[in-house]
Amino acid sequence: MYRIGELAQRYQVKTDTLRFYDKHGLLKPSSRSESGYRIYSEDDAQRLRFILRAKAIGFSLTDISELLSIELDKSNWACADVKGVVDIKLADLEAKIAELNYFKTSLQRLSDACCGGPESAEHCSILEALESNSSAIKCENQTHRHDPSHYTKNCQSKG
Amino acid sequence: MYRIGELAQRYQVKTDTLRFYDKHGLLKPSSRSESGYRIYSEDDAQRLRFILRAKAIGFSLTDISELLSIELDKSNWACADVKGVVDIKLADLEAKIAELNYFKTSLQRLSDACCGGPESAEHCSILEALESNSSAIKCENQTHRHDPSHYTKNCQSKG
DNA sequence: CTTGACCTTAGATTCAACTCCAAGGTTATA
DNA sequence: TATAACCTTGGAGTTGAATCTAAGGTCAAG
Ligand SMILES: [Zn+2]
Ligand SMILES: [Zn+2]
Ligand SMILES: [Zn+2]
Ligand SMILES: [Zn+2]
Repeated sequence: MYRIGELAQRYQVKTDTLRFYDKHGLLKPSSRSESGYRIYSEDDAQRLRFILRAKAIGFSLTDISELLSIELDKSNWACADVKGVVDIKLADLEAKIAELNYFKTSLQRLSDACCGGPESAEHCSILEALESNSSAIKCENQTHRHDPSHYTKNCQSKG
Repeated sequence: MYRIGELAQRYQVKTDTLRFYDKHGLLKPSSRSESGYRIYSEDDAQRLRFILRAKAIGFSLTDISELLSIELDKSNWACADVKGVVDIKLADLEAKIAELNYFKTSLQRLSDACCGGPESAEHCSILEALESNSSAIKCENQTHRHDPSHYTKNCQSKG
């Protein structure tokens, strides 16, 4: 039996977080002391471990609520239900990663075209790319010539 | 010269969004009509295009403010400043992608171990992984045997 | 009997980037 | 002149996951 502060310290979370989980139904302490203090049992601690593990894997608290409700009543759920939660998450994640990779490629192209030196940004290829409609990026060493050691290899090859 | 609705329609944004950009200093219309309507010039439209392009590449509005203030006063900034903004974003993005890939791997391992069938979740390997402390995932076809066509190749190989 | 560490609650705040609302003013058309 | 389609403003709401605050109750030690 733990009080909130003990459980928090044991699992490296804030007491605020445990109160938040209580309020939102993820983890209600199984009892209260006479004076109203939350008292967490070993089962509660196990449930907290479940929550923290699921969080570490990338589930949202909403997902975790769903998993916990299945967990509490396993025999009335099928593998399909559980795997469904995971697979939806996986698909979201893949979409998110694809989007970020797209951003990354775009930014990488911008970065490669800029010398990054102390020269005036008047002809900076990054700003020019953002000003213009075209998706082509002009390498700076055409418009804005200086020590080629500044440029990354990607861009040097064109100059 | 465009009124807010025209500009919004031309660039497929909501009028609310343009008002938001005005309020937050990203895009202030260069004039107002007598009755107080926002009037956007061609330069304003160009600035909006800059904002939208930067957004599409993955910059936050805060980043964009910074880029715009450089853009407005290019000669007093260096390529290093501009490239700095891009490279910081790139580093953030890489960290984020790495984190999401870690989540993805974890979820993929969970998903692979579960049959996803209509069988009771009582011995579902996903739930078991979340209950247990170990990071190892037991494939279901050891505890919970049924039509092996359910399993993915990753998991079948162990059964 | 008081200090200090702990606990309680409801409710406000944070971040981003909008999005929506109410209540009212303007303008073009029928 | 009325109707609809615009526009204005300030301010509230959204999502997620906390984090923080204020005002107060509890408990063990000295
Ligand atoms: Zn340069
Ligand atoms: Zn540059
Ligand atoms: Zn199964
Ligand atoms: Zn399963």
